[in-house]
Amino acid sequence: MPDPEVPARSRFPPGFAKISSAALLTTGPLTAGGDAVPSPILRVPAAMVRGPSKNELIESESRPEPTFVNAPEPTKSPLNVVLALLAPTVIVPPRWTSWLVLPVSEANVLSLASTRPPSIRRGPPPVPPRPCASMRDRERSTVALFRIVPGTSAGPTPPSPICNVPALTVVGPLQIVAESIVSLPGPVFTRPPPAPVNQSARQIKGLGRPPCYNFRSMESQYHPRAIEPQVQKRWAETRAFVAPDASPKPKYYCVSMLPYPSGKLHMGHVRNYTINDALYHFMRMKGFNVLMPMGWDAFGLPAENAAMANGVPPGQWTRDNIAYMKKQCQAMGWAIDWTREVATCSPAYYRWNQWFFLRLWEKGVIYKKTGVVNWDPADMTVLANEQVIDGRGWRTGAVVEKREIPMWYMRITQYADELLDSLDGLGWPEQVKQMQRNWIGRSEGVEFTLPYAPETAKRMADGKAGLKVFTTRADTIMGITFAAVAPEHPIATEAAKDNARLAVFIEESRKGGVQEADLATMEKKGMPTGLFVLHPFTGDPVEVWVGNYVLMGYGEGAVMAVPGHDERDFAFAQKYGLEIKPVIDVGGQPYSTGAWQPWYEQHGRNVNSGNYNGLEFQGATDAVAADLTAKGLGAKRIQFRLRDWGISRQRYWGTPIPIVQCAKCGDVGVPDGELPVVLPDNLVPDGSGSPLAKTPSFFETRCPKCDGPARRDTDTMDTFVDSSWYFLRYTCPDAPSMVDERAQYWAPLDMYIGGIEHAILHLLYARFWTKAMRDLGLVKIDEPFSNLLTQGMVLNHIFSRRTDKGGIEYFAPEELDITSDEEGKVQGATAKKDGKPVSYDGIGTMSKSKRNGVDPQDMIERYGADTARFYVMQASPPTDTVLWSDESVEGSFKFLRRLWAMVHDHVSAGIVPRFGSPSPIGPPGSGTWGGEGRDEGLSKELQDLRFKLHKTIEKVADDYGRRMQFNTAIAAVREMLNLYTDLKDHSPVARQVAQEVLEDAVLLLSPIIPHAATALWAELRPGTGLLEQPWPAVDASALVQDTIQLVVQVNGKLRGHLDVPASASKDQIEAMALANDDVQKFVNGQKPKKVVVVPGRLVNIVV
RNA sequence: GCCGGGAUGGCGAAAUUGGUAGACGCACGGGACUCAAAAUCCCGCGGUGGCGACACCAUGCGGGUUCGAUUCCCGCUCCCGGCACCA
Repeated sequence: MPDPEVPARSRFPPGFAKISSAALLTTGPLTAGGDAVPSPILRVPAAMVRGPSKNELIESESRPEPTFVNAPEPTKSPLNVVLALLAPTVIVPPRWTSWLVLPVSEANVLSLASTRPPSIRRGPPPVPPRPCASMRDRERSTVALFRIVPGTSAGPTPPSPICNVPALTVVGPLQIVAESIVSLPGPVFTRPPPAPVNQSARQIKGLGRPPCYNFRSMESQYHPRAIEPQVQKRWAETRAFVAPDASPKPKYYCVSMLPYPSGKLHMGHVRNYTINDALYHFMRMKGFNVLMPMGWDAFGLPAENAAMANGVPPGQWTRDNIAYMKKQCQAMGWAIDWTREVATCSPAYYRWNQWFFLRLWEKGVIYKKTGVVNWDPADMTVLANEQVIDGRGWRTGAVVEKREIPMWYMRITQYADELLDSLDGLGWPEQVKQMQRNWIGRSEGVEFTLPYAPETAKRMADGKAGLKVFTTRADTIMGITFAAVAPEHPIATEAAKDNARLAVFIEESRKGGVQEADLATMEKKGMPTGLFVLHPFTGDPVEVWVGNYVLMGYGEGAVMAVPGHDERDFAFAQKYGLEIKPVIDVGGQPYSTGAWQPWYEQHGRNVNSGNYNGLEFQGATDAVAADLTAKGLGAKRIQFRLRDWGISRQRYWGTPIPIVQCAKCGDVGVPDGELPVVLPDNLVPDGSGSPLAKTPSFFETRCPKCDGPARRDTDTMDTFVDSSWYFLRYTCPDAPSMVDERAQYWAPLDMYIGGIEHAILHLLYARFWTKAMRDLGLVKIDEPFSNLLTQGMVLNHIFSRRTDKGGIEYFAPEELDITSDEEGKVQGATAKKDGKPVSYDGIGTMSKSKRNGVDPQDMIERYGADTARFYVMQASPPTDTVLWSDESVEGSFKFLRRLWAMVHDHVSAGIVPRFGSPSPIGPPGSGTWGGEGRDEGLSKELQDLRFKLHKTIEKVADDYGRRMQFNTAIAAVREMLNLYTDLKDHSPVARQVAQEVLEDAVLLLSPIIPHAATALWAELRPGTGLLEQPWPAVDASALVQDTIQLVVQVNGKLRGHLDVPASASKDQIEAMALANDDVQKFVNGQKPKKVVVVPGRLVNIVV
């Protein structure tokens, strides 16, 4: 009891004011005058932070040193003190001196906490506080005082243990100095009286603190920093997520697209792997043997770029990144089976790329031909499309050229039909299947030859009869007025020999990169060659043009042009004054050669087409094809848009192609026994061509066939090769073959999760690769991914600036001062480093190269992994594209804290058997666990709560398992818990329902917040483990309803509600609706024209 | 340019098969508690009009189908993803 005689101020240094609630805790020894010892463990509830008021400080720099009653020697104190500020918004301005006042018990356990000490109160003496139970019999309180020494410089991260604590804003570095241990008469702080049993949970919550603390059974506050490492340690010790390769349970194999180890995780990863993790836990609870592995897509361009920038070899950079990101993954608590980790840059992995390459080469599925690449003439090197900005090299600013070089190709087109057909059976999003269909682009058309005119034939002398073209509009063949060829086409080359202007044009056309988007949007230019081919039917001469938009290597590098019915040909013909000849009549719609109209392209009836007049599309096409065949000039053909997959890269950081080039024997495969061809991992590229080609120790070798001197292929494989089968290697990462029987157990994937940006290339290559493996007898599956979830992109703002050279430099948002208009739209920015303006490039995917990724580390450190996981899952559905924002993270943390408090409140009063269905797992010897009560006899309130609970269990299961929409699952649980906290009933049976509600709520949320759920479950069901729990069962008896509410509309507008018996017939409902007052007001005596009754939903009365 | 997707309060979003538009949150405003704050709790929160009961308007824009449209159809605008060497 405080001594009323002692003035409040006498106990504390004068001018103390509360800064914030905080907690203090300890493990290490307290040393006076030194920093408090950092500790990750927090076990104490909110205490006080006290300090002089701001005003006083301004008035007076120096304060009198406090004096204390019975202050012992601090150095002799046996106390272990750890300090942690918990309140999210403690602000300690520079130049303040603040104090932490901590009550401590003699037993070396910090106890107690709480509200305001009576001593600080002004005015009349306070009502004597009730002492805390644990201190009631003590006459004196021991208090530890810590002084927070203010710093002088401002900065967000103080060099003190406090920086490890969530959401502490400290202005200026902090130093914590243990000041004194004092003994005060009576309890220093009080706690509120225990809540009466009939008080609602929300009211209890309203007091801002649990009614009683019992540190031995449960912490009163949510401390993710303490819980998460403990839980993770436990998982690691018990190998909780290591999946057996055989099990009586059905298998469930779920994989996320493996990350590129760019340095740090970003929010897209957090989203991706948290979705996967939630699914992991859900399916495990549903009784499956679940496997969730992880690996690293460790080859690729960024490692080379980093090497160039920092001089660190790609291998080292990559391994360092992997180590860091793996730690982050572990801190996120994802249920990854790390025993199966695969890094694609390890020889043990990529040797199978090489081995498989050789098998496909033997089968003719891999072949060599020339391909077009971006060439930087300044660096004399091949550029990736990403490295070409506006037609120039990103480092040199030099205008990029197209160049043809020999490359290895995979004959994916051989599988085109199967890749198209087997899409139908896949459990993939329809949009992705559609994109793949369009990409494969099967089209039926006619391939034919436009014979060379006699003059041209003489000049060409290439042994060919003419110009081969393909068309899907053979019906318009009579509308051909010219032909166009690529600049590299032999006809163009021939014509340029005596045409200087044409030669210049062809040279000009080489400029610029090879990206389709650029080619499709550039200005279409052309030039006549003066050479002619003949129309296959009329024999009329048709002039051959060179078009910069026609690409060699796509088809035959030549197209027929029908400007009358093709928009691009029309525009080209108009530009160069070429003839436009309409030959199709679309339902009599007008035709004018002056302006393009959309219907010119539609199918219709042939006119102006000689023999084909009057025929419709199909008939005309058939007739044209038949006539061409008769003349030996062509035939119908199926054409695919899909092109063979070029896998050669003139880069260093990739799988070496296992080929030796021998002057005598040509290309020779490296014998299996010599695999892998190991990539030297200590080279540093300089941007001028592949380092491998400059490293004789790598490329100098002997021919395996003739043993003569030979040179290795210094190209490496496309990284899509690595990612085409890694998911099979996970199943058997140590197998002495490419895959073994374990792959047969796990494959195919039951769920594959990754970004929508991979909808076409990666997914198509992996499908192709799987089929190729199947055809070599390595796997038995036709398709790798039975189900697919395509995650939406996480976007962020992009800022860039041109470098002096003409290259491009990207800026991370935190490196900039950004200006926005009133609506919050970004207007511009300046770089912090030099104050110069930076241009805003809009919004785009988070990526390393654009430097706009957001590292989750800060969020994990402030709030813990569960909050980060919860936040990304509750914000939006997985498939939605999201613009990054962390505005409402705080709200997610608060929810977890609230959930913690709810369970704490309940557990503090003692756990009870849950209501309803018997617990499948109970603590040892608890026969009564589970109760046998049913809904009979429950109050309306409890019935409603149980109805809601069991509806929620159903909904959440549906959301997790079928819809994969986690935000609505979380919302449903929150709704249910809101109902729970409003509960007025606190009878014993209500406590049983509460037990049921809290247990199930923890189970429902456990896939998303597994750490917190583990800790909460341990409180609710001591002695049992969360991971062993099955998904909660739905109690059908809780879902029985006798009345249902219908919506009543008049003329489609909501006019009222109607409670009807669940068994009511349509007629009864109609009669009740018509009798309804709200309805009568609007029906206004008119006779209803029609009454629509939708059972279980609504009644609509039409008047 | 072509292919796929998206647009709903100040913000993230919900409405699952054409059936109550805005669940659940964030932010904000008001209140309780406090000397004061933090934390916590309670109330309010699309717009317009009205003291109010309530009425009307409202899901990017313009049309249409329907008893009823965020949802289906037609035509646009803007944004995002992919376009074969970023991964």
